[in-house]
Amino acid sequence: MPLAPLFRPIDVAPAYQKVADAIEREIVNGRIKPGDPIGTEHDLVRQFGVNRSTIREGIRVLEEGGLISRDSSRRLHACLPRYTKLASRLSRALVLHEVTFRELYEASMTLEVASIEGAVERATDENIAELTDNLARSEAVVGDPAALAECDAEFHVLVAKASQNRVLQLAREPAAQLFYPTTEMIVTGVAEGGPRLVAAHRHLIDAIRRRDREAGVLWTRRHLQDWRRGFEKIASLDRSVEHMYMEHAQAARRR
Amino acid sequence: MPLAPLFRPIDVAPAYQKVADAIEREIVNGRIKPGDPIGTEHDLVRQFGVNRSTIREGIRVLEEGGLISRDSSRRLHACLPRYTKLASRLSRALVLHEVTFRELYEASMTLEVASIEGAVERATDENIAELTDNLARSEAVVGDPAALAECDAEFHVLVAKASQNRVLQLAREPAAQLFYPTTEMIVTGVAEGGPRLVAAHRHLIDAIRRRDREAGVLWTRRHLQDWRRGFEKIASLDRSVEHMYMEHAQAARRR
DNA sequence: CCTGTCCCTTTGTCCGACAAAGTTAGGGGC
DNA sequence: GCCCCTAACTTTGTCGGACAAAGGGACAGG
Repeated sequence: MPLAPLFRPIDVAPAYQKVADAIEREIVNGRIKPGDPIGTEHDLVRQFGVNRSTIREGIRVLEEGGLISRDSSRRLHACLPRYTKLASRLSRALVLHEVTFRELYEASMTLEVASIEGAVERATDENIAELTDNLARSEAVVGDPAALAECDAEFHVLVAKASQNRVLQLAREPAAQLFYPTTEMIVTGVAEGGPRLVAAHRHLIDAIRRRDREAGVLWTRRHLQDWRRGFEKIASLDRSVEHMYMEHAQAARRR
Repeated sequence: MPLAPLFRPIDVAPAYQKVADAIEREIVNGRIKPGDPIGTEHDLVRQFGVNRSTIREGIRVLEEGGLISRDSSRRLHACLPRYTKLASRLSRALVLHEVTFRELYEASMTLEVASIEGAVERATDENIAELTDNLARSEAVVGDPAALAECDAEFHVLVAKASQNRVLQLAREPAAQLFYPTTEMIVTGVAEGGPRLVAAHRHLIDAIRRRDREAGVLWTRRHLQDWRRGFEKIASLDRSVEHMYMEHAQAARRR
């Protein structure tokens, strides 16, 4: 028979962790608002009564977590965690877990269809203007796989943004980041890939403008199926996401 | 006319960042596999030729990113980033961006429906056994809102796991973490909430077992609509996610 | 075989220091 | 009076060394 729990586990955390937690609490509680200065390391040394090295370790934790950052003059301030930075970490996790392209494809089918549905319903004129601008730029670089892949990635970010649903925006991001490098490979390897991609985007913008949900869903499906067919010409869907994509994500994160 | 690019931009990053990047590269390249030891801080001091304080700052970065961790004896080793830890970061970001429950609801509707579709198609006997076990435990605590909310969260994690799609599993996690605390509030505030929740789970397991996609989707929708109706009895869907949920996520992260 | 002890390693923390880069204040030129 | 330039001052990034506490391992004794 197990003993009755007489003692709670005591909280034994290193000082740098406690520093990080204390600052994090103030930020998530809203007492420190995004943009507010945190103070210099020396200030924190005085406030917490620990050594500067300890403070600095705590700062690294918060920095990596995206809760604080340093401005141009390297002063600390609280900030709103950027989705893309966090998403790139998730992408990295997906790579390390060796997810397959089939999983990626299936999940993206769901997420992108949901995005377009939201966009069709709620896109603003400004959203549509951004998408139209993106389309124009895509048409200009239809012969340049790398640039076109970048435009494609941006297009789908803009569609998600137009859905006005930030949860969805965030949920699709990790998968989208893994998608992006393959798009370049596909457009390079499949001659008709570029024009088909741009045509799909044109239909999608049209669907959003006309608030035509059916058309939006249809063209999103086609767009993704095109990607899949292109992909199958150069690799197998059941292959795991290679480390090469990691490099992409890393480079993007540092930009 | 711009000059021909004679020089590459030089990489000016703090040493601790370079240390972190170097180790990260080795891990994502697979030269260091999950579980492999990284070596002691002193080893790294020797290898990188920088001060231990610098090494330690780099280690904090990697630790926070989930790429390395310390075992029971505090020795460093590479590890597979845990979805839930990263997802809690995203949840926190969503809170700080003040997303509304409407966004949460809409995104979850998409993600949970996709999960059940995958589960209906591909759940293994083991998945079903886990779900059945969860159901039994839920029935035992139907009168305890906190315990029931925890079971509910686990149930949906198990459904996502049964979908055999890790991308989906990860995509739904941030939203699900924000869902969880509200479930407790709803079950507390709405008398018939608990039994309805358990009944829905029973139907979902049944649908998975019979490979009945329609039923699975139907009951997932009902389940979420129940949540929504319950939620509207205690708050407005357009309210932003409050900081209170943050505390939940924080506590969960530290567990 | 279990246990207590000693020793070595490793981590967490601290102190003090210095160069480089950014900031601020004051002085000189117009 | 206003603007530019330079000289302090501040802050960050890094370094060297130091020490207590906790873990792990070897080893003797029950």
